[in-house]
Amino acid sequence: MKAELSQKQLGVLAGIDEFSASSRVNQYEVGKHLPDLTTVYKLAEVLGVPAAYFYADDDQLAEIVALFPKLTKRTKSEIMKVIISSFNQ
Amino acid sequence: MKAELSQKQLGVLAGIDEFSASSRVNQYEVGKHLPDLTTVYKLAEVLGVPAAYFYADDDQLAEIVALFPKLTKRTKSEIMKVIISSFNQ
DNA sequence: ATTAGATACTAAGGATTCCTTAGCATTCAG
DNA sequence: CTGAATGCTAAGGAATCCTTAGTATCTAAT
Repeated sequence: MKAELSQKQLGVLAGIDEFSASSRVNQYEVGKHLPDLTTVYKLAEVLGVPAAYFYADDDQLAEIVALFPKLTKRTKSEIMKVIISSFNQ
Repeated sequence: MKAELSQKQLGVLAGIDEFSASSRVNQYEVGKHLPDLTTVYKLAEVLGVPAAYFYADDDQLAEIVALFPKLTKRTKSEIMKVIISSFNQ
């Protein structure tokens, strides 16, 4: 079971033309260029994380953001409850 | 107590030259242009939210991200615990 | 060992987007 | 009424990205 994705494959899945996908995704990964917003959202969708994940520098926040889509409504509500009650102390 | 911030003031606080701050921030607010990454992080800092907040489309996620910097370590840990245990069910 | 294909990566310039400047309209305090 | 502040926009120069072409490395199959 191979779960790896080449740079080109990732780009193509995100809707980038197959002839520039490899180059562009590589330029993003090595930090040469930044993707436009539309591409950011598509890459996030392919990778199964919210786009916000790419901008979450704090490790703990990044983890929460990454896992968020996999949480049930119940768990999300529970998190909100934890936050709210922490302010009411 | 006036807590409002003009577009120009916001830009200047984010380090934009005073002569272009008004125009640039307005262009960002009306969606004409997008700020570069550096400016995104500076604007986030001025507004007191993580940069990820700007990319959190889901309302509940956006709220969690926005409040995150105001949480205590204890509350952050509690959130992680809620998430982890939801996966162990 | 050699080949063919996939992969990671890069330079360069055309294409695109942003930033700066100049300016207009409106509001509001003095 | 006036001057300053604010929100907003057009246009072009400035900056960044996207596309193309290409190199180098690795691996699997011959």
